[in-house]
Amino acid sequence: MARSYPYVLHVDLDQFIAAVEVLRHPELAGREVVVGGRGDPTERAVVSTASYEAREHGVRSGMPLRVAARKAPDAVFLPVDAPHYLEASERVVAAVRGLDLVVEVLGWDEMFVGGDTQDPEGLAHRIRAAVLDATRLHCSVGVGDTRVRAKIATDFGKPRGVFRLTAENWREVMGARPTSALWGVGSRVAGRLDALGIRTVDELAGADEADLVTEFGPRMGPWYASLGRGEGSAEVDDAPWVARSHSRETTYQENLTTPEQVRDAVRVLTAQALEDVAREGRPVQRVGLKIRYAPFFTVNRSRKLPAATSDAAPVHETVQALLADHLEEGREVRLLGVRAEMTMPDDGADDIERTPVRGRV
DNA sequence: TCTGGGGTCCTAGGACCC
DNA sequence: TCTGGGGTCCTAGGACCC
Repeated sequence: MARSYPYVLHVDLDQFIAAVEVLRHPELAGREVVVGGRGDPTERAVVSTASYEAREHGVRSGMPLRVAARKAPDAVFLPVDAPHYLEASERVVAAVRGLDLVVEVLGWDEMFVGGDTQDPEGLAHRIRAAVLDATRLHCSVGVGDTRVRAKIATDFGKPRGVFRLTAENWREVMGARPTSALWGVGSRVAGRLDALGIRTVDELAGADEADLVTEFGPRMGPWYASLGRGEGSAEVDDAPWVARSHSRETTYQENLTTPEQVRDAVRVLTAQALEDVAREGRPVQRVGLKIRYAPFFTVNRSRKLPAATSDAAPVHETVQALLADHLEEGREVRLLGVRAEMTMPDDGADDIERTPVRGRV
């Protein structure tokens, strides 16, 4: 059930993936640890998480492993082990739910928690202790009077801390910061805001909403305006997330050069995506195909199926048809991806109220 | 430096219909 | 003959986040 709370707490694990790896490789404690790809820094892959020690050398998430290896030559490189992290994540969530709290899971390493209390810092410290006790993992907690403020607060608490960000100190803490410090404002939007003369959070908060609507449209305009003020929902919803789609994509270590290679690879990816869909038990209604040609030019194409289906055959057929219609032969292919979009459980009554940005801010 | 993989949502334009 | 306005569906592309 979703309801609003006086306080929203945002719990975020500290260097989650690296910390989980150190737990099962205790000899790595205190060392530079970089997790990414298959753990081979000579391959095409990027950093998923770096330990704080590795970050001191400038290693960051999203950085190519080759670059990370140059910056931190003594680092230990480990492969990504998603099932292991998911299992650790579930133990963290269970520990927090064990305190009889409402938890909304956002990803492997973060969650919102309903704060029905006048002592949110006390609650935050109880959460930190419970997570540490159950999993030996450290986390930081942001306390806010909206989801946005709680989310942003967490970074100020890291590592192993608690920070409160509410209407009371929003301007003092955030006002002078660039708009890109806001959750949901990336470099592109920050650039467009800059062109409107809006550079800081304060300037965004005071901006003319009509200007923002002109620039960003009827939904995103007002959304950015409220973001500048830190305003928004204070709801926490513990209903399990219902996936809209599943996808599989692969960057090939060596570019694919023939149409046969590409067709076979697309078939494999489609089958993998369908495995994930089968676990959801809902039919596929649309498929997407992603082709990244060398050196780095990406095309996305999608097509609705003639009818929603749980059979593999028509899905394969539609994906292969998309490929046949759009593949530019003679161009080397660096990456392929296949996405399967499912029907929603209550499709037909599609007037569910959504909030921009991942629908869960 | 050379750029992963898995997701979500918004916007805009064209087709088509009334 | 030249012309409207609104609504919905589909697709492409963009942006953001972890």
